[in-house]
Amino acid sequence: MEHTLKITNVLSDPTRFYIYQYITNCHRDVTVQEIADKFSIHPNVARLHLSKLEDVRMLYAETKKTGRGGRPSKLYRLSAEVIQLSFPFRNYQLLSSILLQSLEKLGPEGSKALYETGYSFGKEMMGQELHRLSSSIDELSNKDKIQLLKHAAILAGLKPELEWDEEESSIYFEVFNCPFKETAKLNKDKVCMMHQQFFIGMFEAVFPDVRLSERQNMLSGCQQCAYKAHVCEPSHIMN
DNA sequence: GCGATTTCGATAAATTAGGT
DNA sequence: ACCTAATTTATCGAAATCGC
Repeated sequence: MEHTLKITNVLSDPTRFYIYQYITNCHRDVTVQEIADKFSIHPNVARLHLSKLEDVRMLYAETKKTGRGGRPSKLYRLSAEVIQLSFPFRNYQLLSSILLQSLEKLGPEGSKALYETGYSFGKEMMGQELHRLSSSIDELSNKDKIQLLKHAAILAGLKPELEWDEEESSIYFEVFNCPFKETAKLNKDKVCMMHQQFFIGMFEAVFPDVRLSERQNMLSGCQQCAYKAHVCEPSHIMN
């Protein structure tokens, strides 16, 4: 409980919170100087904020020799730890573990159900986004579709990067935050496969045919999950 | 040792809370 | 409304560290 108060205290400063957000979004190590420049504050102030974030283990710091002489500088990055605050207390993590283990007892049938459910949730999610725009799919350009996919992925907290390749009519899709990471560690194959199906569901809500292939997985030591999605455009079908 | 560079610690400045 | 105490944040200078 003492620790909770510490966390809320650290997060209660807007500057600190924005600094954390900034680091969350840029997917790399940052220096004190960079934060100072970015937020137009004195480097010492930036250092103070960063050290407080490090204190509650939201950030991880590492000293690195500057190469130009002088005391080694510190590099800050997101820590692997998960900070969860829920009032009143809820434990969906435990629930998902129980559900996952139960599903495993069902064998291949269970897996199949898991993937199908993942797929339809992904599709459903994009369906809601489409509905929000109140426009039909054929009114949207590919760029619009990418934007829509990205927006939905951001809503899901994925910190995504999407790149549209015109010639290959494919999408390079990177995810820098996996919201299922802790559960996925229990059963990487099932949870990641389910998440992939979720993505395919999302893609197929706006593109008719999608072939998704995994390039990188953050559970195999990479910094991010990356996929290449080959999509078949409606115009190609007609030809 | 010296210069460059960063951290640490003291203090000033600002904000907030409490009391009369 | 005003003053004071307490807390938080920003600034500045000293100390520490590294390469030469």
